[in-house]
Amino acid sequence: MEKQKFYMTTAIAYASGKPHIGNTYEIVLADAIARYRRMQGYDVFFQTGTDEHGQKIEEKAKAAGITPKEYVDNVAAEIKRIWDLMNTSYDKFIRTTDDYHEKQVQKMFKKMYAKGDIYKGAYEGWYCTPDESFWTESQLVDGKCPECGREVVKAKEEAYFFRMSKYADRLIEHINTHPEFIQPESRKNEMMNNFLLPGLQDLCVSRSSFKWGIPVDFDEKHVVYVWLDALTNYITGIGYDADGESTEQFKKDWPADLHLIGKDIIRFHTIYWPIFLMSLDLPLPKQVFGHPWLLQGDGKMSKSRGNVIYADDLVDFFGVDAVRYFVLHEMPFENDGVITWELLVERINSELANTLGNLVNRTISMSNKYFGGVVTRTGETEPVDEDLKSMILEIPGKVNAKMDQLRVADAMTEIFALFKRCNKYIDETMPWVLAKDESKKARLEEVLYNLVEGICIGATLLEPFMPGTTERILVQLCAPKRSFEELGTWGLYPSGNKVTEKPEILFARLDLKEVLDKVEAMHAASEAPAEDKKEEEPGIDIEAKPEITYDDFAKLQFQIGEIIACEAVKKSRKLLCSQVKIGSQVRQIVSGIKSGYSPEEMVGKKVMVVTNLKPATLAGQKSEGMILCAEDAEGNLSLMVPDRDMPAGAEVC
RNA sequence: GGCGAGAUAGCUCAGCUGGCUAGAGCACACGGUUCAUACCCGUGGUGUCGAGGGUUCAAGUCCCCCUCUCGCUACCA
Repeated sequence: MEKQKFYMTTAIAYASGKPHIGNTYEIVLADAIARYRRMQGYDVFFQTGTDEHGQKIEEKAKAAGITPKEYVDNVAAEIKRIWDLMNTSYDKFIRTTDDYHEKQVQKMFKKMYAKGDIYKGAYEGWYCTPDESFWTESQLVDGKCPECGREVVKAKEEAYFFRMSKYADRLIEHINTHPEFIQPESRKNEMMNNFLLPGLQDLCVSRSSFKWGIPVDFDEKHVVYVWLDALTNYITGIGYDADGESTEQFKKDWPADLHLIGKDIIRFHTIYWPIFLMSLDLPLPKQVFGHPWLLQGDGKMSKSRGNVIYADDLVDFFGVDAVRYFVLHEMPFENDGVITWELLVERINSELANTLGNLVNRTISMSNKYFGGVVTRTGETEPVDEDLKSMILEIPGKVNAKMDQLRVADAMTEIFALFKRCNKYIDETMPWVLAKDESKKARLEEVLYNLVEGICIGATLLEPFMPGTTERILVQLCAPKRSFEELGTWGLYPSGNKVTEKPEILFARLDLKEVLDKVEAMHAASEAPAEDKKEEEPGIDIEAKPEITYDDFAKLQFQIGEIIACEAVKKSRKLLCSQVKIGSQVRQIVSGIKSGYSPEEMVGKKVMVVTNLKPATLAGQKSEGMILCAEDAEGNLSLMVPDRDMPAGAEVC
């Protein structure tokens, strides 16, 4: 019988820096699914890779004094190293700088252009540098980036746009008739209500403000912009050809069965990507699953705070499979999960060391102690055996049902229930009592046989999730590997086999305090050099605005304002409403700085204010001026305050 | 502000189309056991099921309203 194909992908990782544990979660989750499908007998093709173009990378490379290609070569190698460290079984690692990919992206761009789906826009646009986003005049919100609210610069450049609206109705129809397409389902409403139903905006698909990208081959000033470049990896990686010369693999594997992505990019995968495919006359992927994120428990992860958890550190501390276990089992299906050192230690101790490790250990120890390691099936059964067997033989079906819904954590819970049942069986049969009675020898042998058999089935089921552990258990039991079909049969462990003499500790119990001390030491070690680096802080380059004359500048009026009262604007997440004393008058100014300042700490501050800006109304509040504030790439804010004390109203010039 | 989701044991959460004394895991306590990594097995919750109304013989489970949390989106002179 022909194997059924299963093509799945992860998102490709942006090659701007080292991935942390949150990024790593995705590849491990995908790997568990891929391995599981393979075990079920699917012909799986599992693709992952890196997204390597864009202005951010161009800038980082420049700062590092190397070419963008050298830069992404380094990062891609690092990402691949971590994916390999996590023991992930991807079949293909695509890079958007691969030549076949670049060639196809150019062809697709041309094809879409010829079809009229891509057109050249000849109007002035606005560019938000930190977001690398391009906006049309109508998308701007009071002249600022609608994504992040930061300043945009006028980019008086021509750009290519994709006519999204042309396919919107077809997409709405598809989403409505394919409830499984967007998972989890709650995301479907968000896409519909926020983007599709209000009317889809055309998407800018080229850039001319930077060079590091795939050139539009019929218009060299432009490079193809990120989404058309990145998303298409899913088809170029398996051999798509825009001229109709696609490979056999492409014909077999497309459409993809599953795109596994983070919930933050659901929009691009469920709106833009399907529409690109429609434009290319290709079928749509069967399912897009937007997984939640793994967050750190003690606040926001950030590199500058030195508290980012990296996969390789975790692996150093706990081993690959313990880390895989944690991220796979502790993640809720829809909500973000939390990772802390404490949780990790607790889970490892209770499930891996106590339940599983100890079970394997005590079973092997008893086999050696009582029978020199030889495991024999004697047929000396008792009713309790039947209970054990039937429970265990039901597990594969239960795991299957969970995996079909991508409920990976729940599937693992089922497997661990099997191991718990085995521990209970030991208490029920009390081998140490049987051992004291020579006439119960055959019974004791049967009990140990059943345990070994049960563990083998559990270990086999565990393989997609913790492949290394499966291997270690089977080696210790000297058991042959089993196929998925064989899991329905009890008694395949070869009677008379001999298990290892000295059981190896699968997962050592950890002492929380020791682990935390080690973490502390690690942070201390990495923080020290970080201090040195601060002296040569790279600084931030932003898009240069056009030169202005002194007369232009002179039109602006800056003054010192004293904040005499401040409160959060109701029903707004980012706005603070301040009463600002400027000279003899008091003005009300609304600013989007709630993320950086509380109303209480604002009061009493003297800040720099633009005082001759035309008043506007924000979230229902009148605002007469603008409080100036610096912002870094991470969105941290700092008010501009006078270096020496100045009276409210003093002019800044 | 718009749309959506949620509020259940100390913690993380299950509880589908309403039906008997509201569940699981972890943590905690006690008991049992000793093959084992001080492990395993068993037992233990009077929880105002966010507040208040309503429908019903019967409501975490349906309706209304309120409060709070979260997601997406908008708001950042």
